Amino acid sequence: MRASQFFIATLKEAPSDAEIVSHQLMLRAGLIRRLAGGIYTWLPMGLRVLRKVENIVRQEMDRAGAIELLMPAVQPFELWEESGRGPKYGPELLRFKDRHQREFVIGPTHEEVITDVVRREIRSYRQLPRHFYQIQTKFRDEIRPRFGVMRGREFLMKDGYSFHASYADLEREYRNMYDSYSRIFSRLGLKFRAVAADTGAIGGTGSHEFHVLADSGEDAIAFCPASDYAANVELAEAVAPTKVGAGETVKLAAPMEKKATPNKTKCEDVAAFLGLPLTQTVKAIAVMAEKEGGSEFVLLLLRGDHDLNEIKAQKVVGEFRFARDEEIVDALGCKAGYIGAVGFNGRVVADRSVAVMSDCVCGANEEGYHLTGVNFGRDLPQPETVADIRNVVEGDPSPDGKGTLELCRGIEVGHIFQLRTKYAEALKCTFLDEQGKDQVMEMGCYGIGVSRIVGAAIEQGHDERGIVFPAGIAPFAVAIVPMNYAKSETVRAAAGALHAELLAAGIDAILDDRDERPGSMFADWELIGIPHRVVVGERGLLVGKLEYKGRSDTEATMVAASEMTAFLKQKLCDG
RNA sequence: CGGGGUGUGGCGCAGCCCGGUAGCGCGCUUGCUUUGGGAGCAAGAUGUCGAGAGUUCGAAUCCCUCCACCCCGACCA
Repeated sequence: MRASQFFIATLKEAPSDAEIVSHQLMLRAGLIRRLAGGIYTWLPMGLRVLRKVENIVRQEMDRAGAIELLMPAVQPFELWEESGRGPKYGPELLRFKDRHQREFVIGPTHEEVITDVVRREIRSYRQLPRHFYQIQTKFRDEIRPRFGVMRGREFLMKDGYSFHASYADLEREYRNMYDSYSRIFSRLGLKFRAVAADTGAIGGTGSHEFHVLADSGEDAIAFCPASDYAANVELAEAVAPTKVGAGETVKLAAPMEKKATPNKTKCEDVAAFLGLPLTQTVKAIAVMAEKEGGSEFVLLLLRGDHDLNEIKAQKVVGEFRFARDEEIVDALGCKAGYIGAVGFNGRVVADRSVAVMSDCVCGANEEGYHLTGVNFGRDLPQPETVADIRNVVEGDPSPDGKGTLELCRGIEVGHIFQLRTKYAEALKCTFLDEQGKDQVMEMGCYGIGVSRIVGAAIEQGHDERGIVFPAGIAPFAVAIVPMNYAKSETVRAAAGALHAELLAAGIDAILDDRDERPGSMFADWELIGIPHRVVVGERGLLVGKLEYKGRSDTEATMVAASEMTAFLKQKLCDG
């Protein structure tokens, strides 16, 4: 490829609406352009990257025994009614009507469609197991698309679905996918981690997420350095404290007292104001839980230094939303910031760590006042429900009993589920077993966010000059940068010869024949993140040499022109 | 959807408080020079100031409505 025939659309300054590095760099390097919120055009340079990711994913899926097919993006809504997922998916599902007033959706995922295919095509245990996958554009009408391609509404995804005659066989395939995914992310050159995950809206039982480790990641991961335990914080269990007070709160059974705490609404402020440790405060979070025929006001109690885990809480109290100010005043006679469970006679759910506290500090249900020396069983009844409803924090004991947890951040790029019979049952996807008996198929599903990987790779690989792509997914492997291309015939000839030689050797090289100034050519290729650069200049050619520099190298090295192809081949193998 | 913010040539911004000829840098076009780290000189082109309504002799600037986008929260690959 010659630069003059390609399309290079680099920008000196990043558009101001891009927040995180990967988004800014993708815009600046001319990989993508925004069309509408969360919807992007992949410019030729970006498309090359996307295709390289896609091909690695495809190769490994094929190698793992999955079979590629392509399903429609547009799906009849009836299928979603049949699976029962239509209402649950909600407004994220983009729905529309065709000219005959028939309802359709643009597929956010394809469990329904694939199950429909399989239920029509597969009848016998002899045809199982089967694993189908596709690499296709999805649409999810995200509430808040952001971070460019990392959370777009339209995005490219690899989604695979496996069908089995038995759970044991599903487990086998699940492990197979776990290994394949690990291989894929290794080949992509990413630092990643597989973590146990919540199953979310897709449903099912076993589930692992694959996260690219990056500080800008939207997910928090808890892991134990002393064991192989790793889980999404959404799921990671905060184990019940074994000792009363967990070594931090001392049992004093002090009398309950009301203290004026003007304008101190946050636990941090109250603790500092009263000169007490934050771990002695209890925060009360008011929620409205869905109940038949209306909603119920519920107080969730957490230790002051802990955060609510809404997913865990949802499993205890059911679907809920945060209570509005007027609802709080209605139930407790006081506005948020000074509320507490003392004197409240509705439903109270306490976190496990709260249940073992004594002499707590909590809101007095009176504006400007908090209570100290509050004790369960004396000042208020023991909480009706004690459960794990908080996020784990650094230093919590690992749920596997081997050491303590640490936290890091990640970008979810893959997710594997054991769906079991959830969809197969709803859509009556059955087969005849060896006894000729009708059985519901066991199902697994496996997703990879192909377009998101591009963003994640850049989050992980960049410096002050631009993108540092892993060798496997860079748009070009080598950039040939000639000096004074327009005027120097020797340079032109040498650069052309090297270009031809590299192409013949199967190396994806681009020749920068734009006759730009050297500085802007260097800047462009560094911004775009090409791993290898060869400068062809008259000075070097006089002694038969070319200059090589890797994207992360600090110094360039001179290589004999005749050796350059072999030299690069070696570099590409190492990379 | 709740809270916060921003919309001015392709990109980055100033101008807005205090109404009076729409500006700067980069980029773009042409010419000459230059050619190993985003060149220099000269000459140019490019704007419904997000949209609509209003106040006013006069609106980018003040008022109202709407739209788009960004950030923080609940969703997910």
